[in-house]
Amino acid sequence: MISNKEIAGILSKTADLLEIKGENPFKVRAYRNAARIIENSAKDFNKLVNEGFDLTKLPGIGHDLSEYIKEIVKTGKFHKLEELKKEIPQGVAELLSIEGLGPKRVKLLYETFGIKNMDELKKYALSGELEKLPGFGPKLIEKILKGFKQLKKAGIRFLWADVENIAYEMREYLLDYKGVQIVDIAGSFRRKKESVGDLDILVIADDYQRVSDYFVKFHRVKEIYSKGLTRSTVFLDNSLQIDLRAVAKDSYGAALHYFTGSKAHNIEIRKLAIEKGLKINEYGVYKGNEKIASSKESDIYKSVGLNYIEPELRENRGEIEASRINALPKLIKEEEIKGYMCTVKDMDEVKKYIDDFVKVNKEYLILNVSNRYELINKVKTLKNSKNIKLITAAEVSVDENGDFEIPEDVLNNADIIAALMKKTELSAKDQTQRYLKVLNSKKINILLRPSLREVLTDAGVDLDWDEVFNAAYSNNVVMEVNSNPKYLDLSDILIKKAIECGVKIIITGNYKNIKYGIYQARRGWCEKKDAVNFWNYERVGKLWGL
DNA sequence: GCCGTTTTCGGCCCGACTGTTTTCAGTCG
Ligand SMILES: Nc1nc2c(ncn2[C@H]2C[C@H](O)[C@@H](COP(=O)(O)OP(=O)(O)OP(=O)(O)O)O2)c(=O)[nH]1
Ligand SMILES: [Mg+2]
Ligand SMILES: [Mg+2]
Repeated sequence: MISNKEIAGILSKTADLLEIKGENPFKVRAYRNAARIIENSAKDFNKLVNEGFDLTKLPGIGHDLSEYIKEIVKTGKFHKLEELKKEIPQGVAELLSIEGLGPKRVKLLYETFGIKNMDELKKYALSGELEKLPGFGPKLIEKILKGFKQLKKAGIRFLWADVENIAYEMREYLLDYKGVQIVDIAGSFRRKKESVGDLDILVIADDYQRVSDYFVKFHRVKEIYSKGLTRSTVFLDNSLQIDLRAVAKDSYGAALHYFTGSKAHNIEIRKLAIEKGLKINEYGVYKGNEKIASSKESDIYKSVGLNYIEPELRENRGEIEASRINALPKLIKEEEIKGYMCTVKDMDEVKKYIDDFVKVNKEYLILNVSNRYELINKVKTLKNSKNIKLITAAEVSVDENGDFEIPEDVLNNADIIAALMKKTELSAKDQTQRYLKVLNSKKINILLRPSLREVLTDAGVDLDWDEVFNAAYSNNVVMEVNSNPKYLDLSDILIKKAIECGVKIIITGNYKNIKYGIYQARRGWCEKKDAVNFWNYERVGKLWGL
C-alpha cells in the first residue's frame, strides 16, 4: 500500500526533473504544491482513490494531477516520471542538493559537459573547465566545492529539541550587541515543527544594517554563505544552517510574519492581500504606496480580514479559512496542564517522579508501570502515605495476534490499563484488524505509542487510521502523545485526525519532555476538550471510573 | 498545472544576495 509520503515523493521528484528541463515554473509549482498537500494530509490518499473520492475537490489539485495521483496509487508508478528519468540520468537531480546550484545551472552543466553526478562535477570544477560556462566564475566554483558538505538543501534535518540550546545561545549572543531590541527565532522552529532544516533568526535593532557583521562572528560559525545589509546565512561547525534577517522596529510584525512562514501560508496570505488590492512583504502591508500595517503581527492578519493565527497552525492546512470564519481552535497552553503521566520501571523512578510532581504543583500524577506489576502495590502504598492524587496504570504488551494478558491482581489493583503494541510486520489490513481487536476488547483505557513512529525515520505501523480512530472513539480509548522528542507519537497530523474523529489524547512524558508533546498537540489543533490530562481530576475520574 | 461573485485566459508572492551581470538571471528565504 503506497503511503502519502511516497506519492508526494514521486510528484516532488517529477517537479525537480521538470524544472531541470526548463518547464513552466508555475507548472513545477503546481506539482510541488500537490506534493505538499498530500504529505501534510491526514487523509490516506491510497484510500481516497480506492473509495472513488473526487480529488479535484482539494484546492491545488485539478483534473490532471488528480488523474496522475490515481495512476500512482493504482500502479505505484507515474509514466511522466518514468519518461523524465529516461531523459535525465539519476545523478543529475542530485546535483540540486548542492547550495548554489539550481535547475538552470544543473541543466547547463549536464548539457555542456554531460556532468551527471557529484564526482564528475568535482572533477570539472578542479580542472578549471567549469569557468568556461557563462555565469560560472571562481567564486561560484569555490562555493560549489564547499557546497558538497552542506545539509539543508540535501534535506537533512535536525530534531527540534536538538537545536533548542544552540538557538537560545545564538539569541543571547545577538542580544548582547548594542542597539539590539528583539531577537526572535522564527521559521519552522517557531512553528514547532518536530524537525527543522535550519534556524531562522529575526533581529530588530536600531542600526540593523550592522547586525550581519556581528552575527557572522559567532564563535561556532564555520562558513559564511552570504552576507548583506538585511540578511545573512552561515553554517555552524555541526553543519546547522542559520539564516539571519535584520529589520527596523517599525517592520517587526511584518518581518516576523514573513520569517515564521510557512512558505505556503505566506503565499496564501499574500494572495488574499492581492484580492483586496493590497501588497504584503516583510516590511509591511501596502495600499499603493501607503503602508497600512507593519509593526504588529496581528495587524497583518487583520489587514486581510483574518483573526490572528498561532504559529503552530501556519502550514496552509485549513487555518486560513478557519480564521476567516472565526473557527480557529482555542489551543491548549503549556501552563494549563493538570496532570502528568510518566512511565516507571522501578521504585527509584517512582520516587523521582513523585518528588518532581510535588515541586511542579499540578493536580494529579499518572504512573504507568511497565514490566513489574508488583510495583503497582508499592505505588498505592506510597499514594496513601503522601496524600497526592495518584493514578496507577498497568502497561500491557500486545502480541502479534492482538492478544494480551492482564493478571487478575493487576486488574484489581491498577486504576487503568495502557496497551503497547509490540512491533510486528503485518499487512495494513491485518495490522488494522490487530489494533481493532485490542480497541474493541473493552479492557484498555490508553493506547501507548500508537503508531510506533520515530521522528526523521520511516518507522511506524501501516494501517487504516480512520478505522482505528473510529474504534478508539467508540470504546473511549485515549491515544497517547508521547513527548519524547525522538518519537512524538502520535504525530501532529495524526493528532489532528484523531481529534477530528472525536478521539481524546493524553500527552505523556517527564517534566523536561512534556512541552515537546504539547507543541505537537498544538500543531494538531488540540483544544482542552481533546486532551484528558488538561482536565481536572474529577473529570478524569469520571472518564475512567476512579 | 491550477484557478475564477471582477475572469475559462492569463495571471500565478515578493524581495535579498551573488556574480562579471553593464541591467539582470539565478538561487534562495
Ligand atoms: N513569502 C515567502 N516566504 C518564504 C519563502 N521561502 C521561505 N519563506 C519564509 C517562510 C519560511 O518559514 C521562512 C524560513 O524559510 P526556511 O526555508 O528556513 O523554511 P522553514 O523554516 O519554514 O522550514 P525548514 O525547517 O527550515 O525547512 O522564510 C518564499 O518563497 N516566499
Ligand atoms: Mg527554516
Ligand atoms: Mg531558513
